[in-house]
Amino acid sequence: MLLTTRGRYAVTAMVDITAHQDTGPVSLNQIADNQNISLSYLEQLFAQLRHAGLVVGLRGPGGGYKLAHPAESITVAQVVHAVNESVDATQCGGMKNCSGGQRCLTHSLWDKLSQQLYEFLDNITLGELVQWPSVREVMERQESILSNTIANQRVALEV
Amino acid sequence: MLLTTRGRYAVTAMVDITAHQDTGPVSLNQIADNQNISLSYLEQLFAQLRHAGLVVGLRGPGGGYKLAHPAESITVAQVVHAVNESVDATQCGGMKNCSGGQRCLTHSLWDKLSQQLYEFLDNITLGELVQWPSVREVMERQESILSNTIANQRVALEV
DNA sequence: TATAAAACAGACTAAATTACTGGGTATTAA
DNA sequence: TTAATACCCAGTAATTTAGTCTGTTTTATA
Repeated sequence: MLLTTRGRYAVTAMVDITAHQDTGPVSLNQIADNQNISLSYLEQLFAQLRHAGLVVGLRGPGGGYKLAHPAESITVAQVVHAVNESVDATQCGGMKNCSGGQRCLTHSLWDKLSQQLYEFLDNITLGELVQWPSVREVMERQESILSNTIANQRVALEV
Repeated sequence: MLLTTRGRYAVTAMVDITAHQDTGPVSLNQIADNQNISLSYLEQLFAQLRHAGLVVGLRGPGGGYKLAHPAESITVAQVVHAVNESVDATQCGGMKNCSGGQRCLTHSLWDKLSQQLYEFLDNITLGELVQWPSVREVMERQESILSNTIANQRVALEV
């Protein structure tokens, strides 16, 4: 309940936008294709990302989403937080009754863990993430698949 | 899917045992009372902890569980791992297909996160945990509730 | 030796959450 | 005018988690 597909999809989609926004807004259709995520599901996630002020939607043909702020100022923690209520590992979400109205025996452990996790994720921005060699590598692979698909479509049309 | 009630219950129960094992094995009934956890559910968790070689069960009256190794050599990561398949944050569990047979765009991020998490939890032993002031505080509260309950039962018997 | 306290076992159920689908409306570039 | 896109909401399917129930085995002790 700490980190699920939901948060992963959101971050992956945001990285996709970050990497491609220099050629205009990125449509959810593109992301759905690139990352193998259901379009409708993406729409739900982006409703939350938009409400959190992380992206701006542009309607109409050629529309899509772009980042609301520079990629260097959006952290992974913000993205996860926007779609996932929290990155909290405690049972009680900070204040409530872990155990009979009081903090449970290990409350402070989970609290400290949550803090560690948050610090880690809040210390990585989308701008940094797209520079990671391991991320760039996957991006390039996806782009080559994309161009192959387009090439195949051309061939199909020509034949 | 990273850390749920399951793992929290297990660690809490193990801390309870660590704190009270000097007076002999600790029964699941005691833990269920102290920590407000269902007995049957605890039994399931302890089957896993036992299979992982972290605890030893002693049957019969006066029986219960005790740690299989010194509290200083059992880490929180081991406990969580025993009841929760893993502390893995990646979608694919390390090797599989995040995205169409290949690693997804953010695989390395989740991989790194999992590593951080594991290191944190593997660096805290049960022995250390029971020394944390915040943990001792909760333990003392629980013990005073317990002795009150016993005192009340005595009064009830005397009347 | 009978009893009761405990571990040990496994199948089943309930509740919650996650992931996903479908059917729409609104906006806007071309 | 059309088509591509965002935007919205209600519902469902799948999965996982949490918990219950019904036993059996073992063993200390009265």
